[in-house]
Amino acid sequence: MTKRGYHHGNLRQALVDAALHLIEDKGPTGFTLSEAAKTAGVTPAAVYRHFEGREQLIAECALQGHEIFADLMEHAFAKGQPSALAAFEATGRAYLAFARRFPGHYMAMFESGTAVNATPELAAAAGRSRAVLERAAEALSEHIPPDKRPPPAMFSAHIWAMSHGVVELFARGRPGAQSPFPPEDLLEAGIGIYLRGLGLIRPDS
Amino acid sequence: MTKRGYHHGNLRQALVDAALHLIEDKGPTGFTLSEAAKTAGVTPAAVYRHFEGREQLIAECALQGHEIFADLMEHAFAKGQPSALAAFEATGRAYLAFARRFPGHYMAMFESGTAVNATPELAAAAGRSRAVLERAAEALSEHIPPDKRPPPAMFSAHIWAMSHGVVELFARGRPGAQSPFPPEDLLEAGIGIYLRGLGLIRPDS
DNA sequence: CCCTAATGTCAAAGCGCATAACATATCGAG
DNA sequence: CTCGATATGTTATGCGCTTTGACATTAGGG
Repeated sequence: MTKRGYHHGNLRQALVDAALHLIEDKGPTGFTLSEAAKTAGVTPAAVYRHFEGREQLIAECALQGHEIFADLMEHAFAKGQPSALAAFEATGRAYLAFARRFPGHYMAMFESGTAVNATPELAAAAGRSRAVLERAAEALSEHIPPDKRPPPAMFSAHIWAMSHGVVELFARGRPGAQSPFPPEDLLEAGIGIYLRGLGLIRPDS
Repeated sequence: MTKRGYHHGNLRQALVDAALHLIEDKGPTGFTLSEAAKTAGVTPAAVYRHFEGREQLIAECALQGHEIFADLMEHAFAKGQPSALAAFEATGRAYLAFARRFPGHYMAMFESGTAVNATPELAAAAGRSRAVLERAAEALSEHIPPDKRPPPAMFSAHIWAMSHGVVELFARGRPGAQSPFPPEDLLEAGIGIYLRGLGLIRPDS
C-alpha cells in the first residue's frame, strides 16, 4: 500500500498519521521528524516538500485534532439538546472523551508547546471548538437568576479549565500521582458541584 | 563571581539557575543543556559531573519548584487560618501566584513533559504540596452538610484541576486565545461558584 | 607534602534538523 | 504522442545538541 514506486501518493497525510502515533508513543518531546519520515517510508528531506519543518508538522497534527475535537463538541452539544443543561454537561464530558480517544491529537494540541498562533488556521480551528462551549453556555445562561448571572464566556471558561485540569493532572501520569477517583467521575462530580453553585441544579442531585 | 579559575565552586546550582532562566525564555523544548553550560561558564561535558543528563537537570528544576510551591501553599494556608474557608481559597490562589512568580519552575514542573516519577525525591516533593491542599480540604469538609459531603480528596482535586486549567489555558499564550477576563478574576469567580455549590458560601457572596 | 577524589576540559561518536543540488515521476499543451 | 514544466523524492552535507571516554587540574586529608 505504501510505496507505489518513487512517489508516495499521499505522503502528507501519511506523515501526519505517523507523527500522531509517534507522539502518542513517545510524547511530543521524543517525537522526531526523521522517525516519522522513516515510518512513512521516505527520507527525512521529503518531509520538507509538505511541511516547513518539524514544528509545522506538529501544528498540522494539532490542527486536525482541533477539527475532530470541534466536531465531537458539536455532536455532544446537539445530542444534549433541547435541554440546555444536558447539552452543557455533555460538552464538558466530551473534552475528557476526546483526550482518551485521540491521545496523539490531544498531545499535539495541548502538550507539544506549540502556540495556537502557530498558524492562522490553527487559531481558527481552536476558536471553533471554543465557540461550541460558549454557545452552550449562552443557552444555559438564560436559566440562571439574572441578578447573579456571570458572563457566559466566564463560566464556559470555568468548565473548560476544570476539564483541562482534570485531564492534565489525573488522566495521565503527570503530577503528584493519581487521585483515587476515575477522572470521569471526578469531572462529572466537579461539574455537578459547579453547576449547583450557579443555581442550575437542585441541591438534591 | 563566576569563574574562580578551574573550579566553579557552586556549579550545580548555577546550572539549575541558568536552566531556569533559559526554560523561562525559550520554553522547555527550546532549552538546551549546552546553552545552560555556556551560561554558567563551563563546557557541556561538565554538566555530567552533577547531573545524569538533560532530563535530570530539568527534573532538578522541577524539584526545586515543587519545594518552593509547597512552601507557598503552606504559607497561604497558615495565613488563611483559622478560617477554613479563607485558608482553602488562599491555597487556590497560591497556585496562580506561583505560576506568575516562578515561571521557569512552573514550566519545568508542568510543561516539560517530565514525569513525576522521574525521581523519588520529585514525587515526594510533589506529594507535599498536594498534601497541603488536601489538609485544607479536610478542615473545610467539616463545614459541609454531611449528607452531601464529597470526599475531601475529591474537591481538593477539583480546585487543583480548575487552578491548573486556568493557568494553562488562560495565563499563558496557549490555547484558543485568551479569555476577556484576567486569570486571577476568572479563578476567583470559579472557586467561588464551586464553593457555593458545596454549600460553603451563602448565595449573597 | 603528596596522593586521591572531585571537578573540569577535550575529542569524538551519533543523531536530528535543515538546506542545496540532483533525480524521477506526473501532467497538461500543442 | 512528446516535451517541457512542475511536483515530489533522494543524496550529500553542515550544524548543533547530547553523551561518553580519556585526560587535566585543583582541593583537601593523611
